[in-house]
Amino acid sequence: MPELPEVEVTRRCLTPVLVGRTIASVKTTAPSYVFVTAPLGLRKGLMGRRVLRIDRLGKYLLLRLDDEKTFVIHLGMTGQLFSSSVTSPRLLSSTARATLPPEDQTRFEPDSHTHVILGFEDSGSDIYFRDVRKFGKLFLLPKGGIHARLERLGIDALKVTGPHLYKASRKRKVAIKALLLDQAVVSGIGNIYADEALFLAGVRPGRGSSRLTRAESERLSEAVLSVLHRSIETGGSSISDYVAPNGQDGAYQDERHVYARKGEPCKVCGAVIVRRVVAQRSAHYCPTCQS
DNA sequence: TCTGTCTCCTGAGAGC
DNA sequence: TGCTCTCAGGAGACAG
Repeated sequence: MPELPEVEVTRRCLTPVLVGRTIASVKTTAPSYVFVTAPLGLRKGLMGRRVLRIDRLGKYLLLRLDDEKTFVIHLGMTGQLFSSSVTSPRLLSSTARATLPPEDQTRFEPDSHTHVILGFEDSGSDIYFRDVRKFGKLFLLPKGGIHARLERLGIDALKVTGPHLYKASRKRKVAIKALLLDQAVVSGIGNIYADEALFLAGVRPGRGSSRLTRAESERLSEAVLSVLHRSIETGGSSISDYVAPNGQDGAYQDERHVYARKGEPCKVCGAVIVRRVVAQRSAHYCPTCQS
């Protein structure tokens, strides 16, 4: 599930292979949940455009085009953005992964989940957007336009501070984890990094936001920065479907302390990691290290 | 205004 | 073996 680190890694990988190229063809699937801008409008808007640069806003990728429009991509839960030349078992079903030998897990062929295929004037590799569960979002921003989805985003998670978290938590009655997941407060944090940051800060996910002290807010902001930077360094987390545009898996999943480790021993104290539901999301924590 | 719930979607895995 | 059910989760819509 792509969160800020995975989106940032995707941005860094895509920049050298996409910037400066002119889109010569756009293929899409039929209208569906992923197309905020209808497929026809997307095809018309992208055709013939050159990509000037790629920015990131929270979990959104922003492809800046030469006509001053912006192609906005959100990877949702299972979104994958990659070059047509890559090979990765993560682009296959689990059955194919389990049954096919590695040498037969050859180059990916677009399937029904491949919602956009960008071809280029230079005849180099195509770029695919694939999303099995269709929780991703694709839309085109007109010149100077601001979409409500982007406008409501809070401070980027890589810029979060203790005072910001402390101030935001004063007027809220929700659990601290729900606050971290609220993109209007901090943009870019999802379930994995919320759990990991709360572990490093020693705060339980279900704790009421308003009970966070200044010192804990400071520790939490430092923990958020620490886990996000470390995840970017290691290429993100490839727990389920995430794969970088170059076909590489991330490695941060090997460094997790709590997320999806229910029943396993805490790496610090040995206590059993607990799972409970907070804000309708699974939350994992160590009952000894976090209070 | 804030909070909680429902909804969208589909593959994986558990249970029978 | 095959069917059914549950779960996973980002974020918008909606109700209270």
